[in-house]
Amino acid sequence: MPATIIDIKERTGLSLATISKYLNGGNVLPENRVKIEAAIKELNYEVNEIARGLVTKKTRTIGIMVHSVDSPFCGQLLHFLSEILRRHGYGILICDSNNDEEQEEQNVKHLLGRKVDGIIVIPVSETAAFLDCTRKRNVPVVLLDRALTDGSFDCVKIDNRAAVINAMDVLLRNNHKKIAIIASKKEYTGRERYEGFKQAMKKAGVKVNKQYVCLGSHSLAWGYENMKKLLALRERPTAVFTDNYEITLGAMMAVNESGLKCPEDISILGFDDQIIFHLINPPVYMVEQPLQEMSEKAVEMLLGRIDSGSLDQPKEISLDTRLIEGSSVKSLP
Amino acid sequence: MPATIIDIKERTGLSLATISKYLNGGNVLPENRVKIEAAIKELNYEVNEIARGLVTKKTRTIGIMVHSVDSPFCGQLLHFLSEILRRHGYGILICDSNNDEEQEEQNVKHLLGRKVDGIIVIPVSETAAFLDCTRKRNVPVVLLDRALTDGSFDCVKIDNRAAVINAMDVLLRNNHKKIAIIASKKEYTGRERYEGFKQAMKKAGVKVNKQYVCLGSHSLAWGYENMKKLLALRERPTAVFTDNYEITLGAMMAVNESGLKCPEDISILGFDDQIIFHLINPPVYMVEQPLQEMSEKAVEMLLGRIDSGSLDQPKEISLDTRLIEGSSVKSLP
DNA sequence: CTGTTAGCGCCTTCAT
DNA sequence: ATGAAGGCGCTAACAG
Repeated sequence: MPATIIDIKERTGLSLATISKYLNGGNVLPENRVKIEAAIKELNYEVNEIARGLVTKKTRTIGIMVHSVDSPFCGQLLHFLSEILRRHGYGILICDSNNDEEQEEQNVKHLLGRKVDGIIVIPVSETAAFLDCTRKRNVPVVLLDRALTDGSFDCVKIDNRAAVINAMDVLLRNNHKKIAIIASKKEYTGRERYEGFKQAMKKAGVKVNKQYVCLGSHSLAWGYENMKKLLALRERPTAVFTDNYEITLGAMMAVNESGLKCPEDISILGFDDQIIFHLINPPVYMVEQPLQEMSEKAVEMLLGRIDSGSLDQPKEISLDTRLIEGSSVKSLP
Repeated sequence: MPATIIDIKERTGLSLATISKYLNGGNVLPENRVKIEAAIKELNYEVNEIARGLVTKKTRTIGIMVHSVDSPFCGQLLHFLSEILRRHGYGILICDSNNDEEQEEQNVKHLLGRKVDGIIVIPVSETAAFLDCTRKRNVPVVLLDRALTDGSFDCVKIDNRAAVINAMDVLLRNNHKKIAIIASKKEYTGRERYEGFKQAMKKAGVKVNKQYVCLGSHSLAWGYENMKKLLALRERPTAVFTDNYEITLGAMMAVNESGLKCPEDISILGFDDQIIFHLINPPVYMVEQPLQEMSEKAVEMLLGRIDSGSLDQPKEISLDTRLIEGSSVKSLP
C-alpha cells in the first residue's frame, strides 16, 4: 500500500490543504516545508497521478498513435517525442495502428477513454473521420508527417514538394533525363512527393516516361521489385528517385544483387535519412527530414492547445528539409 | 464535458449500481439493458478509466520500458506486445530508456506514479537496483530479452548459449577453423552469446585466436569497424559470427565496401532476423528469435502475477531459437 | 436484480 | 499561510 497524502498529514500534523499546496509548488512556511519533505522521504510517498487526474481533469498524458511502431521512421519520431514530452512532465500512451484503419479508429477510442490530454498521430487513414470523436470531447490533436484530405487539425510536416524539387535538381543538373520514380501511392507523403517529382521534371522540360513511374506500396518489397523491373528495361533509366526509407533500401538491394553498380550504372536519390545510408557503399544522396524539429513543433502546438484551450484556426507547419550529399549520383556529360 | 454515469442515471431513472453493474458485465433486466444502451449511445458515454482506476486500484495499463525505442528489435517487440496487451484490454505506457541507466531509473518512478498494473522491461542496467521500488510497491515486473545479474524477477528470454552453439555448428561442420566473433561486451545477451561461442569452439577442439575476438558496443559502427579490422589481418579469418542486428549490418557493409565477397572470401553467421537479411545478397545465415512467442510469454507471466497477486518464486523462461539458412557460409574443404 | 451509501486520493473553494 | 469541507466519476459492499 503506497502512502497517501493522509499519511503524511498525520505524520506532520498539517492539513491536507497545506500539503497539497506544497505538492503543487505553492508557498509553505519553511518549517512546514521541512516537515513535509521529511515525511515524504520516510514514507516513500509519491503523488497518485490517477487521483490527481480525477479532480484536475488532466492526466498529463499524451496519446501517440503511429501507423506502425515497427518502422524506423516512427521509432525515431517516438524517441524524440518521448524525450521532449518527458521534459514537459508528460507521459505517453503509445498505440500502434499497424497500418490498419480500423485499428486506428479503435485506438482513438482507447485513448479517449484513458482521458489523455491530447493526441499526436501519424495517421494511416487519409480522411479525418476517425478523429471526429476527439472533436466532441474537445481533445486537441496534432497530425504529424502526414496531412489528411479533409477535416482541419493542426499539422506538422515537411514541405514534401519543395524537398523533392530541390533534390531532383541534383539529378537534373547532372544532366539526367531518364529519371524514374519508385514511390508509395496512397499515402499523403507519397502523393506529395510524386507531385514534386512531376513539377521538377516539368520545370526542367524533361518528359516523364510512363514506364519509369512505379507507384505502389510503402515497402521494401516494392522498392526491390520495381528497381529490378527498371533495371531490366530495354531503355534503362539513368537515375531513380526513391520515395522513402523502405523503398530506397529495397532498391539498393536490387542494384547490388543485379551485379550493376551505383552510381556507375544507375544513380539513386533517396528520401529519409537513416544511418545505414551513410555507411553503405556508395553513401546515398538523400533528403533528410528534421525529425527532432518536427517532434518539437508537434509537442509545442499540442501543449499550446492544451494549456490555452484555444480553438483558433488550425495551423499547418511545413518544415524545410536538408539534402545530404552522397556518392550515389553520377554526373552525365 | 463528457457524459458521466450520473447523466445516464438521470436519463434512465436507474440507480448508479445497476448501471455500474451493466458496465462491468453484470446481469441486468433486459428492459434496463436496453434503456442503458440507448442512453449510452445518445449521450456518447464512455467509462472514465481514471475514476474507475481510482477505486479499483487497477489502471489496466502496463508500463513497457525498452532500452531504445529507436531500434528495430525493440520496435518489433513493441509491436507484438502492444497487440497482445490490447487483446487483453490493457493499454501500454511506453518509456524509452535511451540506453541510459539514469533515465531507466527515472522511468520506473514515472510508471509507478502512474500506477501501472505491471511492468515489462528490456533493461539497460545490468543489476536490479533500479527495480527495488517496484518491490516495495508490489508491482510485478517481467524482464524481457535480457536477464539481470542479481535480484529475482520473472524473465523471458531465449537460450542464448544453445542458440549460438547450434548456429556455430554450421561454421564448424563446414570446416571453418579461423572463426572470429564481433559482439557487444557488457550486455547480457552479448556475454551469453560469447560464452556460447567459446563453448562451441572448445567442444569442437578449435582454438580461439585472440585477434579474432572483438568485444565492444552494441552498434552498427562496432560491427563495421571490426569487420574492417578483421579483413585487414594478415591471417584473415574465414568466418565471422556477428552478435546482433546492428553488428551484423555493420559487418556486411564493411565486407561490401572492401571489395571482398561474402561468402567466397569470408563467411558470415548473424544473430537476429530482420527482413533485410533475407533480401541482401547473399541472404545471411542467422539465428531467429521467436519475438512473438517471447512477447506472449512475457504478457502471460505478467498478467498471471497481476491476476493472482502471486508472489511465488520468479520463473525464468528460455525459449528456443531457429536457425535460418542463408548463403553467407562457404563450405571449406 | 436493484438501490443506497460510502469511500478511492487528491485538489479546491471558502473561511480563518 | 493554513484548515475544513465538498466533490471529481466510479465501484463495492450492503440491504431490500
